[in-house]
Amino acid sequence: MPKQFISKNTLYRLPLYLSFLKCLPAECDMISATSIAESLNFNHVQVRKDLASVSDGGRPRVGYKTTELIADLERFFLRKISDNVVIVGMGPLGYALALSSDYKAFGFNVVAAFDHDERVIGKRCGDIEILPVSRLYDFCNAGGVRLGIITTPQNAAQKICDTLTESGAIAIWNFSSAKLHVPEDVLVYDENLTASLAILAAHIKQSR
Amino acid sequence: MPKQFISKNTLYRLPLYLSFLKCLPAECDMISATSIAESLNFNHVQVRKDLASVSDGGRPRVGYKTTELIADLERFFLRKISDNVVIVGMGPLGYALALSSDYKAFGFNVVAAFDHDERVIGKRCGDIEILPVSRLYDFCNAGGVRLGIITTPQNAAQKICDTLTESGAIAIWNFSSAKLHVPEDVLVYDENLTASLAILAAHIKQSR
DNA sequence: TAGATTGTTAATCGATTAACAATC
DNA sequence: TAGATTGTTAATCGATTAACAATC
Repeated sequence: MPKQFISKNTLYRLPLYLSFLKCLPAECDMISATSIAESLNFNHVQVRKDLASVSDGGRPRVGYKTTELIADLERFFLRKISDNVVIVGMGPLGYALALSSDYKAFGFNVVAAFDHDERVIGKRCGDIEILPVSRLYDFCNAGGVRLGIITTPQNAAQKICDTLTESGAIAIWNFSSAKLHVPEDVLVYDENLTASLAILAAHIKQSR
Repeated sequence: MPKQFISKNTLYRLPLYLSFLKCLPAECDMISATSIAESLNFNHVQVRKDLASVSDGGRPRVGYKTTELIADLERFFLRKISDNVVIVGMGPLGYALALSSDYKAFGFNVVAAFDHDERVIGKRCGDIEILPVSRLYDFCNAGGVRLGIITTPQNAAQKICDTLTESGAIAIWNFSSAKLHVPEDVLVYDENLTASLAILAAHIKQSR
């Protein structure tokens, strides 16, 4: 079904189609690229190109079968087995992320959390245990952890990142404002909340 | 000091320069665009163009005075007075965001949180009180709230967003996975964590 | 002076959009 | 058949990068 190469911009839009389609009312059994484009404020040709990269279920005059398109998108993201995940930094944000129920839908399984604060080590957060950072390497190495979530302060992030990649992680979800340096095959996805606040501030400023 | 028009991509990079500069060791009193580019993995011409849009402190041979460049960047983001902020949706994520200390640096002041769950209404979160969503419009309208943070489920987000913009908000920080529709002068900054997970999943998949 | 850096003008690249032919 | 939709090929647009002149 899927096609050759997917550009970065397309890759970033695919999840938006998926979440849009998933919250469509049940009676929408067919959906056109045109109507998706309207709802998401995208160009309709762009939507068609994006969808063509993961699905060939589009039919002239009628569009896509909604369930089929959802299935095609999910197939694009899902692996055969789920991947283990750890969270490092158990402040309120790490805590919130540990309690999220979004992981399962994308084949992720949060298996442990880490912190260096004696007062939280040993406690539990939902189903998982909070372990000392000193055990991070061994745990990830033994447990085949593929994704590491970093919610530490900026100055601690690079070292944690190194430990994660050295122990086998190939993806990092970075909530610190540090610029992380990683081996070529590792993806760092930045969720830089401080930078977001700056952008929001700039908008408000120029709105007078 | 600043220049005419700033492109979206440039605007999104400016906060990254700021946080990079801010965590530089104190002995780095001068910094060149070339070295910033190397550290952040950007093209050096791009960095120079970006910085030129907020500062004219660059001097051939020596680069920028670090403190001056930081001040120029901060001047770009800061308003004369700070703006009021509310958070809607007091799950663990809303809670974490309410406790963050990042706001002040960008001239934001979190003044209240809202939820519809009777069990949390009336409680406090740090310095702020959790109020019922039914009071959202009146509170924001009277308090001149400019930024609204949405951490509700996807299906509740649009209605909350409408209430926020109708009561005077001109910026929305959206942590739900809903695509929000707003008046033209309102900025929605999406922090779509579900979409991020999907992108991370896709990377892991194609790494085999 | 030589060299490192700056900022600018021109070339390249890639992504978006427009035009169009094909299909049911 | 007419019309809505699809997917593709070509044109446009904007952003990145390369080349270069200016400066200390």
